[in-house]
Amino acid sequence: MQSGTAPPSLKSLAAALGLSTATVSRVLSGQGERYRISRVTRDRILAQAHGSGLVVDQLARSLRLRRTLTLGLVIPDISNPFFAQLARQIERHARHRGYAVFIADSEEDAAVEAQAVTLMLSRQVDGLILAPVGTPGTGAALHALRQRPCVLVDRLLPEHSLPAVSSDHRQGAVLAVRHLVERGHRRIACVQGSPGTFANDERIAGWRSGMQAAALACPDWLIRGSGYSIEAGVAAAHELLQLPQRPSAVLALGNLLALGVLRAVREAGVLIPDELSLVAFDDQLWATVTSPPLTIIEQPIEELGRQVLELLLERIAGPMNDPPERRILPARLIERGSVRSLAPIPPASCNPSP
Amino acid sequence: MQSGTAPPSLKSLAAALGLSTATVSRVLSGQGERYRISRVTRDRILAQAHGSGLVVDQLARSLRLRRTLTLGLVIPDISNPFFAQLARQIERHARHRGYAVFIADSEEDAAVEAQAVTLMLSRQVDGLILAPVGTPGTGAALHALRQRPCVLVDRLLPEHSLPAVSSDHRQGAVLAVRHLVERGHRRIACVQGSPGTFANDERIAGWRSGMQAAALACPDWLIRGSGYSIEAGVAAAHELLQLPQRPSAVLALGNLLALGVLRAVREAGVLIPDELSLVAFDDQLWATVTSPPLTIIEQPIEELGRQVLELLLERIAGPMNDPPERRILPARLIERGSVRSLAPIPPASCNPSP
DNA sequence: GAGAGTTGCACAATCGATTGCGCCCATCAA
DNA sequence: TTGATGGGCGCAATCGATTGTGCAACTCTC
Repeated sequence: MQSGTAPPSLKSLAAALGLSTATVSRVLSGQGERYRISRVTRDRILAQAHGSGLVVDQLARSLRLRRTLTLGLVIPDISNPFFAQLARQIERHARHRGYAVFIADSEEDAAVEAQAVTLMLSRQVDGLILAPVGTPGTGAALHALRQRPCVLVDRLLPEHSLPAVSSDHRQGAVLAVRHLVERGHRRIACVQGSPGTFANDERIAGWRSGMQAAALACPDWLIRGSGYSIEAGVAAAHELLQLPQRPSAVLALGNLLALGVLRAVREAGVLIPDELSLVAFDDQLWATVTSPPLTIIEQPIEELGRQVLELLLERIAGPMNDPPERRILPARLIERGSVRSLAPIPPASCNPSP
Repeated sequence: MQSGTAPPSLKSLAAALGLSTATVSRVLSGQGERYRISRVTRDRILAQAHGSGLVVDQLARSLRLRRTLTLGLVIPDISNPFFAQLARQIERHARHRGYAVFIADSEEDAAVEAQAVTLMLSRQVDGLILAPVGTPGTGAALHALRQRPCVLVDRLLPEHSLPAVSSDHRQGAVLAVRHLVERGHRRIACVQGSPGTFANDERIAGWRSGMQAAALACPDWLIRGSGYSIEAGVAAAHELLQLPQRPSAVLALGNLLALGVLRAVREAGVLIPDELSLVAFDDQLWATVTSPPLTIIEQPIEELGRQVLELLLERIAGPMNDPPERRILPARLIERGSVRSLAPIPPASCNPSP
């Protein structure tokens, strides 16, 4: 409190008390008992520490301990609600465990991603959570791979064997297609994000799988779009609307794509769900106030965040040579108003919990 | 490259080259010329550094230099699109300047905020950007204030004289009210966020000011709501809809509140804009796909992010005793479809650029 | 009252990079 | 040969905290 101009440090506190930094350090780190520091001394130190508002320099501490209590999180787009919510969960859990989190936005650019990872590694983060840029074969993860614990989230990299957590993109798409098929839809189109991306390709695979399970054809011309942006969604939807054999339903593989589809549909004067049904990935706050409210595939974001952090901390604590664990969490269909029934609904269950 | 198990460090590189760490350090930090290191040696060092993928330990560097090239950002809710976009801008600009950014979510809780700030200060961030929790009189900023450069964004703290950047909340509200008044609305209600919060109160003040400029009464019962959540928006809107003298227009002071209003209105079977007009703060991607598309007050998020970072870096570079600068950026009204004209529009301009 | 055991704390090396100071060697003039 | 000059680089202290080791002083015990 009265330290005045001197920055409060462990050293200054020791001097003020006529003790050595060693003793102060041991008491402040809770090792007082182990080192048999007398209760009197302990109390004096703790009192002075609280009184002076001492905050020990984690920099020096980290240097010595080779442990920073700091994590890195690199995601492709913070302003994408899915990643924003994910980041929120991860940061929250990390904070509760005493970790601070560097967050960086890779802008879906491999070079930026590599730069961000390097920036974090140079600051000696204890571990890294990566939602890698879509384009495969990027080298960013390679550095992280060998140097620090690293866990992937949402998007896996097939070429690297890293621990990862994601939702079951494929099953989510299957769910959506089944829902549509059960309501009589036969020509179901896809508005995709970035082809080559794990999540996207898995969802496409799920779509195919769902279509084939219903003995429906799934020609490539039913798949449109490239990139997770509203504009891309608009363009893809316009293409689909102009097909001679217009699909009766669209599956949008991302929330921004869904917005694009909605915009295109409005521009074309097409009514949802009367003339076109829509199911979209990712639940969003606004999905209940569009007209109509959107039927969506919801990813368990909170659980994703919790588990990816847990997995990372395990890797940090334990030996690195464990086989990389992959956790796939189930997605869920939430029915609202954007799907029209073209036929009586068969008795099959439409949303089994796996 | 061949360092094998030894972590690549400045020291190991020096050993491999038969040089001292001093020389290597000077070359790698670009001081080779100043210290007259021969070109041959310089090239050897740089070649080896690139070859081995050396990343110098910023921890040790920061300890010595008393400078971490690290910033802290604390916002009330990362998943709120406004803050997510703001964080994105700030992080992007910081990265371009070589800074890494800790981001924390204070959950609109003063205790969490204080914890997050302490976590960052202990890690010796060079500076802090704070969108402080609404409740006034919290002490979090007090610590930061005296210890490190700190700049506020979006929400100012009247009781502390800290540099700050925000949009002109008051003028934004005036803009909205004027727009509504010009279209014949006389009873214009407010769905507010957290009373006592700077942004909220400024917007309320703007609403009053706009109403009074049009010689309209602004009784307190036209102001509803507490808290920036969808649920709060729903509740406030329901209250307004049940008033004996129902307002003809609502001004929602936040994007989540707007969603709440939309939901409540839908539940009540009220049509926008036919039976109720709506203007909301913050532009959002989904604001164009609601029915109807929302007329909104847009804050210059990109510019906010750019300027707050710039201001912080100025404080870091320069002396701290400059008078705290405040930059207020103009807001803008974007007309879409959620306002009904009750009267012929007078010739007055409705969206002057200040 | 001397040796054994215990209590309570300090010394100093260490983490990895930075930097003021100064040493060594080569060259050149006298 | 000697002294002066300057180029090229190393020594060692430093940033602030951690921790193995060791050393006083104090308490027991016979």
